[in-house]
Amino acid sequence: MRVILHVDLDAFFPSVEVREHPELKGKPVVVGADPKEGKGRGVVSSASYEARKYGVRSALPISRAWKLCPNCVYLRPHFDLYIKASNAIMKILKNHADRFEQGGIDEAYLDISSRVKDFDEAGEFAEKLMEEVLDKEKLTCSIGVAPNKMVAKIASDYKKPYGLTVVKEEDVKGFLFPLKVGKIPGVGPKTDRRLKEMKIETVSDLATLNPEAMTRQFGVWGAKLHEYANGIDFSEVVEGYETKSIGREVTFEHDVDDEELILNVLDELAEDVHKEVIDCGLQFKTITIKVRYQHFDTHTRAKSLLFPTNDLVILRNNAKRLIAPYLRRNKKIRLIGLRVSTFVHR
DNA sequence: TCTGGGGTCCTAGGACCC
DNA sequence: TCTGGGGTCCTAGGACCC
Repeated sequence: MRVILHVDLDAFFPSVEVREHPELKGKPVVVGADPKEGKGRGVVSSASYEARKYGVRSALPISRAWKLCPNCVYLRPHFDLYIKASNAIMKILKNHADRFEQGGIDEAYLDISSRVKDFDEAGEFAEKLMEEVLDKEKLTCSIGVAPNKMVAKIASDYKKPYGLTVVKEEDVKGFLFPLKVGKIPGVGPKTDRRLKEMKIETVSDLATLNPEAMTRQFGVWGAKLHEYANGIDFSEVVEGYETKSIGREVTFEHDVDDEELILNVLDELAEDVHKEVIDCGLQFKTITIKVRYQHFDTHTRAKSLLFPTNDLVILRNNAKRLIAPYLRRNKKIRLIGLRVSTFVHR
């Protein structure tokens, strides 16, 4: 039998900020874009639990956060700090797993099957892990323990912050069934709405449905979803990770139609992307540009080269060629982006 | 009402090849 | 006038995650 842990750091960005600036302890802290007295453009990256009491949460427009909580402490993200803290914690976690998979800056899966004899022991194991992280890095995390990754992930979110949720094999359905379908990883706002139209609200509604109905509506993904709802997930905790794409994008302070300005910013994006490509020792074959107009209609255009390269001039010139048809359309531009992919590792 | 920036994965049509 | 089947690559768009 497998025993999988999902470790999720609590309000990670604000928690690191509070750790570095103890005078913030107990205050509502919001990490994200500059609110500019309610006129800022951008969103909340992460809010402390104190800030969440005001309704401020991740992905909320920063202007709305400002209206909900003008007295919150608003901070710009310090990614260098978060990456450092994350690396230190991941190193601790990795030491306690047969297999370890990082699932983002603030979460990881651990396969600990060989290290415990049952789920009771796994619970104690997880508790010690939470204490070790708090002791060594002064940050709290929540852990879900389950027979697979999907259930472990849902479980880690079940009691937060500093919560531990153990779901034994025989309790999986009892745990999942009362939950809203939106709790299943991969079910976002769109799928949630479509499911609601089908009168599917809870995981049990989904689980007890005819799987063919799901396949008809959602294809392969529908069949997978039906399995998830029944607590089935055979995916493994995998260590290896290869970068698939590297990109940069910027949203302008104000929507723009100044061609020269746009091309200058595109050049800067190209330089940034190029630098990271070189740092990673990669060569790319595909170049993709992205344009978002003022009302949010978004387009991408891609070009695959005949040979892989890491040349800045080639990147810059292709980016320019790709974006050209989107300029001078009497539509102001909100965002431009540049991404490279199809890597050859050298 | 307003919607960041870093990504991954999937789908679907068309080109092309055998 | 009617035109298979399988595979791969390319491109564009969309959903989702942190």
